[in-house]
Amino acid sequence: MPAEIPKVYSPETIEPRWARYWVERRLYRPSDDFTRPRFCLVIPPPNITGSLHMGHMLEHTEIDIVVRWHRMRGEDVLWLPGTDHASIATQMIVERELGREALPDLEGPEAASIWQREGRRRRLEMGPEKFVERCWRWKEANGETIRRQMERLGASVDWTRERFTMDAGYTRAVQEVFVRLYGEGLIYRGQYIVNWCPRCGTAVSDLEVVHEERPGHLWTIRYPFADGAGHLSVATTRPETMLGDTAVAVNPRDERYRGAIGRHVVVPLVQRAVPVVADDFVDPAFGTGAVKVTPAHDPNDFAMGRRHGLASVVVIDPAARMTEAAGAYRGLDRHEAREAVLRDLRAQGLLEKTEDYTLAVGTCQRCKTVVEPLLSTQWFMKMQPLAEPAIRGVADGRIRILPEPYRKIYLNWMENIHDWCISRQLWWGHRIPAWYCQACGRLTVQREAPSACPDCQGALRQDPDVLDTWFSSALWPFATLGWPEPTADLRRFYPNDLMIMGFDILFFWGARMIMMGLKFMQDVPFRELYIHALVRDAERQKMSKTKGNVIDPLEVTEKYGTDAVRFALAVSAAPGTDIAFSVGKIEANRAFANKIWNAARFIFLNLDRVPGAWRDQLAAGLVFDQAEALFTHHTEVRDAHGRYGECELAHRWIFSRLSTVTREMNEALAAYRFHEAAEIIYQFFWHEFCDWYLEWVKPEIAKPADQPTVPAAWVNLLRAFESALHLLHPFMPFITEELWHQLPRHGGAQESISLTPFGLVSARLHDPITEREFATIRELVVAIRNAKADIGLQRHKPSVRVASEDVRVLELVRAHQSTILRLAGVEALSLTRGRLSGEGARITAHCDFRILDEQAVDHTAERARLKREREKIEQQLTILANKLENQAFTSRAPADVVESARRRHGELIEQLRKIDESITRLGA
RNA sequence: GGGCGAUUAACUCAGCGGUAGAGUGCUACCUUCACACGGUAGAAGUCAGAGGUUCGAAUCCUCUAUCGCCCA
Repeated sequence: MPAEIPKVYSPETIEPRWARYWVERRLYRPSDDFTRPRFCLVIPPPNITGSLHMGHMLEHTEIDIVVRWHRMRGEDVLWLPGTDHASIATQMIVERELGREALPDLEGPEAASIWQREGRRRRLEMGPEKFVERCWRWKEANGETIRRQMERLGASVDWTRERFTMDAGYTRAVQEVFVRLYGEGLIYRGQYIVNWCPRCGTAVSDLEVVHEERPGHLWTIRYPFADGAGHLSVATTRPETMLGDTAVAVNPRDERYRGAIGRHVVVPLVQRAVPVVADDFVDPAFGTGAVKVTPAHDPNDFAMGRRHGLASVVVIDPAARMTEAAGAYRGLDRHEAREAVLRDLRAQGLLEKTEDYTLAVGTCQRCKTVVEPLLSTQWFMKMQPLAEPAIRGVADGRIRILPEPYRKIYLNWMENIHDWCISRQLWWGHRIPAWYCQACGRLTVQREAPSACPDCQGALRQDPDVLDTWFSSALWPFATLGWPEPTADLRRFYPNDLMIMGFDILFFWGARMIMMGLKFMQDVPFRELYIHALVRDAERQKMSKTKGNVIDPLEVTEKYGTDAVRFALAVSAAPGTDIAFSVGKIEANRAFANKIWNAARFIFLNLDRVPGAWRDQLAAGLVFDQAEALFTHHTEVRDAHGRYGECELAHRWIFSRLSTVTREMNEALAAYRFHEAAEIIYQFFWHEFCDWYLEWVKPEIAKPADQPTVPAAWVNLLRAFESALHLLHPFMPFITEELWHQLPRHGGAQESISLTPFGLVSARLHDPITEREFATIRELVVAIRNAKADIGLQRHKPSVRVASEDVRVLELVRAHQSTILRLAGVEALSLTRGRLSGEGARITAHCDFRILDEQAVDHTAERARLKREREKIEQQLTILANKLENQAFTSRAPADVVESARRRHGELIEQLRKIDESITRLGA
């Protein structure tokens, strides 16, 4: 068996096995015991459009850490998985697929957009029914991919409760919400300016428009007065919309135009006489101070049009082509129309000025096309009445948004909210439950499709549009639990305890979930909302396929192991800071996994050599099924004779440290300081457990088995190791599961480490005296190694004289003599009461020592070394002395701070004295 | 235009009133029987700049510079 443990950890042989095991055994289904404390969290449902990227992996890693941690603390945990139908994105992808099928041989950079166009044509050809069927097929295939990926990443979700935003029950919830909100007047239909994406062929919400600064022009155009006396110059960035102008506006306080108000000007090219109106909205400093007003193609102009009762002339159609109303320009694309308009204005001498101008254009988040503000009839949701409770919920702390800065951002957005356009001119999604009578035009909104018009029995036609995907996502925390049915799950798991999501969807989703939760469940959807970081590349650039800097989670997971990637993410995940991620970081953490593996390898190799009887005894003491099995007293780590083992100090120390580490990790995780928790266990495992504890107790472990009962050292070692595995488990579930199963144990134990307690070591084992004693020895060992390296004796084993005025220190050193010899690489120790000074004498906080190897001492080098050290000490001493001489400091600073400064000062004086003595001895 | 944040070792970042930290990288030595994905030791920082508060500032405040992000 020992020979079978490979020297290098190979995650690929281990991880897929446990991933399957966890799913097949349904380990992460909460129990039906309502009395147990529960912890519930729903997944931010990934889109069915793609596969999981690094951002998902970070999100799932953070959630899984929290969830495993809670589970190991004895709570009944539900992490509910699922996916989102992503209406617009899925429709585009399926269209592209259709195009690809039609034109399979296409290649090159243009291919995608040609496929898109062709796919769209084919969609219109096949009709909604068949197209939606195709989308379902896509969902089945891709949902499965996402599921497999999550399984591979070790996400401890309850697959039996998996949901999809378009499954039957969920769709019912969506209809219910729509009908109720409509009934309350919170959903309305009307004609307003919306953001229209000509390429996607649908309205989109304000949030889906990305503002971009682009270089453009500001054109000044002359509008002649209708009475023939002169002209008004107006500035615009969009001359083509002038064809739809129905007014020119100026600021009422603008002296320059006072006389113009109420007169009429003629819109060039279309020769329409329009009034000059006065409106506060106009900024006198912009352009000429006079602006054209196009109510049908600009949101601000639309508002102005309402204020002044202006007509709306639609000159651009949904395909971004000029309409009949554009006269001679009809049929032109909006960009072509601009050129034509400018050309004609120039020809007529009406183009006064062309300036370079940077303008903010709205682009479609999905396809980057410039969005067209378009007058259109759509469905909207009234937001203010819903936002108010959602603001209160966060302001009064019923929901905590973390890290803190995001709370402010949320409140700021909520306070400036505007109505939400919820209808989309798409086919894939939740059909709006509204019917129009083809005879009398009556609108019916209800849950079930009506058979005929309630008024006139006329034939009905359902609204062809679907709802914005985020409308349904907003219901996720309760619709996934069975709402509107009063299910047991809903009673038990709402409100959720936590939501973890990225900042990019805080408004899209987080804010709306809070509004809907409060509206329909009369309670917040979750108690805490933690916003995680963005995963960037090593140069802090956003990862994107076009830049080619993406790290594919599946690829690195296969290559380095899930645990390594998870740990690399966790240790980088400081709240509020984006992560500069790199393969290098993953490699570093693969090394950590390998370190854990090899620590285990050492233990198991030696364990294999002990008598079977010992192993049985160990197994009996190593089953921790219940929280009561915690180590609470040092007596538990003694052997049958009440001894701790020869390395008592090390054993006591490691348990003391474990108790502290457990506490610190709990504190860090409670505050979502993943990086800190990861850092703590990393430092502990590598630099305390491996570097010091294992090294210290090695001889005890390797000792021949000459007694019938297992020595305490073995019990301690395995308990300490197992405790460390438990603490590591939420971060590295795979390797810990594997090693935990290899520990000696009797049958009937738990199925998985993930179902055992997180901390096995009680806080009562914290032992400051032991830690101080251990530190004294460790300092001496390090100082001796240091001195050896300093004088080039790394490869030798010199003798060392140790001196102290403190008998207890000498006793401590004597008691651990053999350990010091071994760890410091020393032949022999001699102990003296008192102090050492002169040539080669060195100082630690608690004792002096000297390497007894006369030939090795190079006097010149030694003098140089001493002088360097003297300088360092003197520097510190000066700072400290100044401080202590300062009356203000000694009187105002806290007593313990002053005290420690005094102590430190004394130590430094003493060290300086010794160094000076040594230098004197060496001669000038 | 409004708001928010960042600037700490060569790189990536922690720390956020009391003696400057980690990982990676770098240097030297070491294949010692868990691990070279390793061990031991080392070098490396006017904590962006200028003021201020304080006994004491990387940490709190103000301004400046540079770089981000969000909203309009």
